[in-house]
Amino acid sequence: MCGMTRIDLSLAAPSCSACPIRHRAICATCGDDELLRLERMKTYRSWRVGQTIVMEGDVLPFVGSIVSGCATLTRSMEDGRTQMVGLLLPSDFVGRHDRDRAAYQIVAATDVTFCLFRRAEFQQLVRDTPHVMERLLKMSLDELDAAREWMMVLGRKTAREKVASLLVNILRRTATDVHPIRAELPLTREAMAIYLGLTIETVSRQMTALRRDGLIGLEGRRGILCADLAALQAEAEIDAAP
Amino acid sequence: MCGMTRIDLSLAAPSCSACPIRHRAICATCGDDELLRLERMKTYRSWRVGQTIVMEGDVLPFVGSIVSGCATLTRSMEDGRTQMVGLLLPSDFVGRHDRDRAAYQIVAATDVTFCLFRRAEFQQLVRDTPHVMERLLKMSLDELDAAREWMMVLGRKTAREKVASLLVNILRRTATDVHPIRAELPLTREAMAIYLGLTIETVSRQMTALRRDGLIGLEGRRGILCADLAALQAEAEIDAAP
DNA sequence: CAAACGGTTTGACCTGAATCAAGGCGCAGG
DNA sequence: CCTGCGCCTTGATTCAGGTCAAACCGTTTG
Repeated sequence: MCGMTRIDLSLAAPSCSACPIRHRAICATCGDDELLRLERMKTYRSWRVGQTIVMEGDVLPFVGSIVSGCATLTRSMEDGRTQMVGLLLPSDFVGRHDRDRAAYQIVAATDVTFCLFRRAEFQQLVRDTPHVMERLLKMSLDELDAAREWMMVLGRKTAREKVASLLVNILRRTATDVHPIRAELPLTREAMAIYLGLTIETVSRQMTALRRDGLIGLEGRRGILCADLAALQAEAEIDAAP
Repeated sequence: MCGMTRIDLSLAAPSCSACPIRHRAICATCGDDELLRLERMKTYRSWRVGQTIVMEGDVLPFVGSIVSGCATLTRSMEDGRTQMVGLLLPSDFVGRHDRDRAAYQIVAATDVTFCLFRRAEFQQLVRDTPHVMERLLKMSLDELDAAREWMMVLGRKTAREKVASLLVNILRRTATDVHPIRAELPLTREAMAIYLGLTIETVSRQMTALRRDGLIGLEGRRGILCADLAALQAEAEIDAAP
């Protein structure tokens, strides 16, 4: 898929207590004892931007959490039409504990590091530890809510609203809190198009239009600025009449 | 919302062991002892077609399963644009055990009967009974997969493919197995449009086109026939060149 | 039986986003 | 320094599905 270095680093994983996603990931509700058990089970592994982590239908022998970077879940039709169905950011959980095949293609959108557990071991942990199962349930229900919000975007919003919605999401989740708010888009224009059910050209035009209208600033290809997040949020709900 | 009878019947609920959804709903993995506990907790309640069961943001003091009929989950924007985000058929679970407000409007698409549990009691059951929690987790993950499939439909399929996809789904889930396969649509054209991110007129035109092309038959407003489900399935993936 | 009504179909026209087609810009390699 | 390559932007044109409008059909109501 790409000619770059294929060295998938299996790192000596750092201590859970120092982990940046310790309080947001699947392990958030674990006590020190369970953290030790996780410590023994886990492996860190990284992929380079653009690498395919698994293909649709392939065996996925592990589950885990994103520690850093960004990955995408996509589904494709035979004729090549592709839709993103999940955007994985740090602390998000990947894989089903009860299935060993991936229902979606997973691709590294940036360099990305996962904290992985072999499925069988993880499944045992889930069964031994009800509050881990409850945590997994809560995270799954939150993802379901996010998927449904996204269905509203795909089904009913205009191109301008779609792009504004995505930018608000990313700004909310990754922005620094200086003003104007600033974030680095983890996605190319193509990935944004696949996320939003649009073409690359339409995404580009809408980005230009939002900048022209003073709602966002662009810094190079990936940087976005926003002085008034509420105004951008409003664009995500009501298509502005110019 | 409608001038019809508002009598919401609270029925003496029939025995779980005779329940039509006994082996598919949240209770599927329960043994006889747990079934007794459920028996004591449950209430049956029915709504008439068109009635609103809860509004977006309202308190929903119960969770439960659909026993018969069909209900829809929808979300609306301020200007009235509406998108369906869930279609509830018998055995589907409704509500979050850990939240007391509805994130979506729930409306009876046909006369509908639920088997309900008060949230607090159900939450206690979930915490006492790991395999019930695991069942809930599995059902939630299946719903998440369904939502993602639906995102593909909303984001990338043509109107013809969208309508064919919906018909295949309904035929798969509710058809009798005589030939030609026959099902009663639980949805009006408007509900189909809200499901598919289309207008009522486009849905109607595509239904007519599928009939003209010999892929389906129509019996009155709600009945559909399909002699060749595989052919209809193919229409759901590749927009036919005429 | 006529009238009203809700859901549905059909037609004519319009428009927002897709498609097709050039370029532009920043960067890596020769 | 030029060349090629990814990625992005911009412009011209097309078309699928939306909008607006009218009529149809089965059922209920007066």
